[in-house]
Amino acid sequence: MATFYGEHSKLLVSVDCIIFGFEGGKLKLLIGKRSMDPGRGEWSLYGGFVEAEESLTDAANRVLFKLTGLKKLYMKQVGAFGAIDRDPGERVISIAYCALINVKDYDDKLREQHGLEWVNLEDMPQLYSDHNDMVSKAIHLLRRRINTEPLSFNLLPELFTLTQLQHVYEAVLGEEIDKRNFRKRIKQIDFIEKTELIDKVTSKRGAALYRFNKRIYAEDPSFKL
Amino acid sequence: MATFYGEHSKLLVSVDCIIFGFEGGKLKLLIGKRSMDPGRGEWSLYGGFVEAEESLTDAANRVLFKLTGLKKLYMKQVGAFGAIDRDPGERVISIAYCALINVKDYDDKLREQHGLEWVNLEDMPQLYSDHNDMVSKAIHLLRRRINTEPLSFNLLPELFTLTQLQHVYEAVLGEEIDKRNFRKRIKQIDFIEKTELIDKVTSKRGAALYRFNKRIYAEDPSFKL
DNA sequence: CCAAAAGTGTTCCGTCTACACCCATGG
DNA sequence: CCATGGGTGTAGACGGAACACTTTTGG
Repeated sequence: MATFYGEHSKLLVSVDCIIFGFEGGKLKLLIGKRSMDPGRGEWSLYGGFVEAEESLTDAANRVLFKLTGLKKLYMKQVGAFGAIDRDPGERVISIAYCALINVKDYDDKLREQHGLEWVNLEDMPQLYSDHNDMVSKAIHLLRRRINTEPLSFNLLPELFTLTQLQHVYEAVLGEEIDKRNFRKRIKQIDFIEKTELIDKVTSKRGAALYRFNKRIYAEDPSFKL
Repeated sequence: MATFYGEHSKLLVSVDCIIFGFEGGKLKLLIGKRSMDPGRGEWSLYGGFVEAEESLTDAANRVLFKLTGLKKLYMKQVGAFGAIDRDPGERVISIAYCALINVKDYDDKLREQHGLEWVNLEDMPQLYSDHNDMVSKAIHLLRRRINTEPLSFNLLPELFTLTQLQHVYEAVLGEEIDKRNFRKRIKQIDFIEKTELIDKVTSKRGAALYRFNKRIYAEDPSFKL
């Protein structure tokens, strides 16, 4: 490839992944302790460098696949972080990506293998470099968008109960929601589909299982919870 | 500086600036024709490369200052664009920044000097590389935020009439707004302050001039128009 | 005197909120 | 039989949308 812009600096570019899961009614984040210098032993998001022959999203997907074994997971760019000394090792521009996964789909061996932990968002420790900023920007993103984009389903199994869905909203928004009002609003949303199936795990009476219908959503992707 | 991460690719990183102005009731964008290869002569956003010793925001401010002569203008990151072949010249990661300026503050000589034009958003031509995507992402950002962040004042002189302010909202949102309802809502917002001054330029009767009061805003930065 | 923009309230309707009780079942 | 979570409706408050006429003054 020609070097049209040869006189300019080239910089290290990385992607950092903010991986949210949902379990026990809490939002959780997958983080690990850094295994290299500088910052060895500090809590950190998991990241990777962007190589010359891959796009930013490819790099983010590569890192996420390595960590979770999952392709095609829900992922959004959070933003670029570029302070000069943000990384104590070397000058690195980092693009933060946020992913939402269903903890049940996740192979726990991979977690151990990479030395990762699920931590409650409330108990977030101090993280390496500017990773706390990335996390807080990601949460703001989720809060702003959860009412107009179908984010929440990515944190749940394919079949879920309305109570589970409500708990996701409560965890993301950080506030309690009235059960009756919540269900009233859900009923108006066509792409949240009631199935004939009943979940008997979490309650004795049994709760109806629902499903996110992608096709119906695709026909009319506007909603407001 | 030590090279902790030496084995990884280094990439060109640029910032591209989406500069919005407001004039004649329309949102306008400042763009120019590329003066270098590849893409010489194509319409393009104005950008610059990020050098080793400057942060992303420093780079964006540097480019914006060069173009507008203005420091401290309103600027937001739109996002990072990183497809492999997004720039036909060479692999470049680009971070898009959106700036809002008051056209009256802007020195038109600088515009001519850089060969820039104000174009109506509605008549946007095809732009170089993925710059059209950047612009459309920036507009979505403005639309989402104009009701909860004090963006609009950046597009107006320090003193403005309510009709002008309404036109800004209409241009950004792309829809007409009822004058009485708009003014009712404005009255509830403490940091939009009526002055004693009267503008006689746009009307024979004269219109009251208003001002955005930063101090009052800082005390309570939550509002909803 | 008239064209042109500024300014001003009320009513209606739909949406959001608050709120409490019965149901089904496993243990 | 009782503890546990599932499921349901209504009334009142509030906020947003629709809507038309009077005022001022420069030309």
